[in-house]
Amino acid sequence: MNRTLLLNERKKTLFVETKLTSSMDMATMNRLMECATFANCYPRDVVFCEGDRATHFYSVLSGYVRLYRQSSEGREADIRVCGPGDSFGDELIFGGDTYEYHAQAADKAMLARYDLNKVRSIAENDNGMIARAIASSLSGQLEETMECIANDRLNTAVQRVANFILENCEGQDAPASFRLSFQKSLLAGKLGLAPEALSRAFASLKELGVNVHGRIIEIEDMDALRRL
Amino acid sequence: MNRTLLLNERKKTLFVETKLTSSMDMATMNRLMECATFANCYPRDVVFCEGDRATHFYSVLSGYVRLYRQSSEGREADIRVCGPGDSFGDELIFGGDTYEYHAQAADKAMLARYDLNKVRSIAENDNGMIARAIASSLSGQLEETMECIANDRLNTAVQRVANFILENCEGQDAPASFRLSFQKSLLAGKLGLAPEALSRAFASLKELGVNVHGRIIEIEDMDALRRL
DNA sequence: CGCACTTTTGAGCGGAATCAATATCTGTGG
DNA sequence: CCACAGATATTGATTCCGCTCAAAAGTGCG
Repeated sequence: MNRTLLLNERKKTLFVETKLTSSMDMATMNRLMECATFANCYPRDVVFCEGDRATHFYSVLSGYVRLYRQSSEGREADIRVCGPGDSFGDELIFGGDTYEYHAQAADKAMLARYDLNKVRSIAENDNGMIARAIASSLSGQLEETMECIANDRLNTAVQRVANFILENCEGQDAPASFRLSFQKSLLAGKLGLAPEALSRAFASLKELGVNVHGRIIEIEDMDALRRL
Repeated sequence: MNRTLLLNERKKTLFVETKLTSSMDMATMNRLMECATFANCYPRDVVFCEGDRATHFYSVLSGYVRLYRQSSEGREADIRVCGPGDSFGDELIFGGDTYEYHAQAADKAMLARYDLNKVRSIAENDNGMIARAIASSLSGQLEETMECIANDRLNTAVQRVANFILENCEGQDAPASFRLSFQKSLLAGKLGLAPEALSRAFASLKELGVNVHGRIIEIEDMDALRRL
């Protein structure tokens, strides 16, 4: 994991497009940027571990990061998968000083890395601009996470995969198609499945007109998926 | 569900002890209280439904409220169980205008009921005091919810029940005991289990020295549970 | 072209849901 | 105080979903 303080244009653009900063005024965003450094991660790089003293929170500029927990026997379960624009660890700004999960790059990834203490201190005297942005970011994360629990508890593997496909085709008419932007094993983790179960789910969906070629997924009949 | 605008002393005390208000200065708390009315709920009263236009968020003063989703066939899955001091629906203050889940009293419950628009408008000119409180509340909820996903995905029914027991005995030495403050069916939902599965889990734990008499749970050997 | 990694397929197993029946608890009124 | 009804909890039998392990097939990169 190599770090640099240099801001080039591409980074700046990605930084601005982040969910955390997108609704911020310029002044606040600039102040926030003062707290940030950047990190390039390679697949499987560990960003931080559960139990570590928390020093930074992160925004994903490109690539993917998986947040996960480990059981006593070493089995891993993904809690959240963060893609471009997502932030993680920001729940620690207003409370908490150790990370509650592991974070690992699931791909080549570029991260903005915010110093928690610096952000805390500017958040004290900014009329609540940072607090509002964080509250808004956390709202989104909370909704997403609650959605995930409901999905886990209510739906089978096939239904979860169908839901995922539908989310990725929003606005498209049948026959639709899209390209997975990450590995299937990561998707499996995100959906709370073993890779084998994801594979079998895709196999079941073939009967309903879902064709998978590598990372390309084609859907003949979206309504068939909605009916599941 | 009957409402009243009258603030008596007990309500006021419970209101102040809420997670949302506990770290607030007096001025902010008073401003917030201006946005609140109170509601007494009877078991099974529906507070709001998924898809409803969101007009209020809530704090639980006493009793329990379950937040849940329904599948297309009508099966229900609990997302979160809120007890005294917890708030729900507060993720809607900074974004979102429809409830994303159902809320139902799981017991006789007293709720503080905050007008979303009023809170939004005072949150614009309070130097971020409200935003900080909400961010802090959402942080806690997010951590709890992530914990829940990890627990669901990593642990079996028996392990989840053991974890729950240990959480409720913190600080106690073996032999410990405590009283469930709500029905077992609610606990089952909270842990993502069918009531039958909870029952069987308790039965398995009997071998490890866990004795259940009605709502009283006695634990002979806490370490035996930790080892699971 | 070959090696490493990812994905798929197959077989077997185990955990929890479901359905159904019984037991226990709670509160109410006789 | 007891009897009874309705709700809650337990127990049993069965089914099904998804995990595990193992092996084969596919993919991509040097």
